[in-house]
Amino acid sequence: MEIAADISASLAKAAISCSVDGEHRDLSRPVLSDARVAIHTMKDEAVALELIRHDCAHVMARAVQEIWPDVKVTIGPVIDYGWYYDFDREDPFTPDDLGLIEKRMREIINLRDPVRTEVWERERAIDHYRRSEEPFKVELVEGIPDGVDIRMYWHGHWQDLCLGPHLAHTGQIPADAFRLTSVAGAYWRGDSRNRMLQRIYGVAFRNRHDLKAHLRMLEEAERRDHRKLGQSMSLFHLQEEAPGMVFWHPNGWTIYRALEDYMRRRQNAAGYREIRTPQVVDRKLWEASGHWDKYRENMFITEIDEEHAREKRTNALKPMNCPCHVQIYNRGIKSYRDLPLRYAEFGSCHRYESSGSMHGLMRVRGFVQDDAHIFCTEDQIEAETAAFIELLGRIYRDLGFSEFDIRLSTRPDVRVGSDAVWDKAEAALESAIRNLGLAFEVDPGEGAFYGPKLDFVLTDAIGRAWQCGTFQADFNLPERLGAEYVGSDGDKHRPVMMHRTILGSFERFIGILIENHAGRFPLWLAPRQVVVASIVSDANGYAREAADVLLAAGLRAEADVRNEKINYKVREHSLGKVPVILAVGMREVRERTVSLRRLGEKSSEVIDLQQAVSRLVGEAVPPDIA
RNA sequence: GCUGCCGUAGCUCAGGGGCAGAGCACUCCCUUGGUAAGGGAGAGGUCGAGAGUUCAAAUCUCUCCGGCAGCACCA
Repeated sequence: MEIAADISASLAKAAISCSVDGEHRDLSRPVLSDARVAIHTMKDEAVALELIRHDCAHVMARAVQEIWPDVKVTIGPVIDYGWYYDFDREDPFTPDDLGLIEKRMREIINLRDPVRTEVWERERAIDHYRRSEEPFKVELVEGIPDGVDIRMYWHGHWQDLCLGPHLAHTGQIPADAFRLTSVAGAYWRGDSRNRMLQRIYGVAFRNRHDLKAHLRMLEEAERRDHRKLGQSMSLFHLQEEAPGMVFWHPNGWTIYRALEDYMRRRQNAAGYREIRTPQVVDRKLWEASGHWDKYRENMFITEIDEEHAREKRTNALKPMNCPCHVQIYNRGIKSYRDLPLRYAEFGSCHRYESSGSMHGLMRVRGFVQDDAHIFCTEDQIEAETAAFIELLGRIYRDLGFSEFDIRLSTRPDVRVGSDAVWDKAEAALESAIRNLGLAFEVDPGEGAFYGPKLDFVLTDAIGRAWQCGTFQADFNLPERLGAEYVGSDGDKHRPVMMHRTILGSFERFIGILIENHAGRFPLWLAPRQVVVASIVSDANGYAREAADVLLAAGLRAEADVRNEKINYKVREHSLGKVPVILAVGMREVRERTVSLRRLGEKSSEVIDLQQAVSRLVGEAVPPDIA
């Protein structure tokens, strides 16, 4: 497993960085010679898939060059489900181009050209690419470290620089199990100062069936798109006058508040104290915290109109809550007896995100974090970590996410604090996870500059991963902002500050919830829980009465007494994802019953009104209260 | 921010130098019906904003603004 992971990791970086023996391989024989890979079925599948995707990328590059001989290829790494390849060309590829390339790829696959590889001297490779006027390839060759083979490979007359490994021949790629998916511009070497290349993305699988399943998943994701559902369910909207800021409609705001209320109860029960800090804060505080230097270009800066200003002052909308929380901590003298001290805030923050990065609710400029900061001693980190993970796990489960992964990000090259402190902090986080018996991955060097962190990644109903929660140890900010406590020895000490969020932001998390449930929220979160629809106008009075009973019982109910057929009403409320429709006609009026229909079900059930109310009330109780 | 595409009624979209269009939604009328679209009529627009070309611009050009896909960014 580790080896397979290694291979995919290195393949994923770039084709040139593959670090496996470059002999060409036939999948019908053991895939990768030597002791690097033991052949077991699962592993073999994973490796085979990597090889298919890898060589598919090369076949695509060859197809492009056979169609447009003057287009230079650069790199083509394997990524999730497929690959991409970058081409040095001015004009983007069109959808028609993609069809042409796919067709040519199938022809190449049918040629069953054997793969041939050769190790070249660096000078020869550089010379070769100089002569063929491929500066990007020259740069790649020059970047290959000493001791790593510079390997050329061919199928047919087509040549590329790649360490492999490869399939034995192009015919091993399943011709009906790949698809070119999209086109986009991308910077050379991922740097926005560099030239923009034209990138083509593709996906490949072992067989047609897997490809179809993947394409169905993409369609499903599109069907669940929170921006579409937000529109059709009237949850929220965004508009030009406030880019990246959400206008919450009554339906969406109901979800928001149900979620906020739930979070407040859970956090209060877990020993957090809720606070509230200012929106607009003098730049002096951001200078002291270090954010002014580092993130000024992403902050909303406000100045009072010069004509009316009575004082000269520059403020910023707060981009984060941490420095404000330290201000509250710093009021009065804190004792070690006060620790751990947990301040929570549903903190409204604004960040001037770049225009291209905004995306529905997922990335916005104005958002509310379920933020909290725990001030504690180094010795308390482990216990706080454990308590936090327990809280987070319970909340994720309540919200419908049973699975989540943990990643431990350790010290980066550029950092503050002594190695001894880092040792202690990393060890505390790690041993807390271990003691809870939880699996985790390590991301070396990915920690914040002020401390190590745990990231929590949940998996949604259609298998997508979302990083939401985070738990970060900070030894820097308490120092910068002068936070301290009096220890049992009577001396002053620095507390550690743990930054943490569980949802991340309400906006983004609600976006995830919308997509996870495809708009069909569990009853306790559903904006409109019950609609009582009259079948004939003589039942309108009873429908209103039933809705009033439901409202009085605390349910979000409304009566639909419009002059429309019941079919119409059922269709409309079903499209609006109302979980329960109670239809009432004259029969129900006489018997004081309702015909209860659940979203998506074909049949309905006639039950006593009071019985329906108490049953629905029971079902609508939030998970932390039930 | 970068590359490409897009912006026309509340929504989804057609049109493409010479009278502003459709379906759904909305309002009114008819219809009183049994679980995913009954029928008719009406109202609804500075065609994202500004400038230019032209006898004439929603349409062509330029500049902005906003959105979409990918890239870059994400304390």
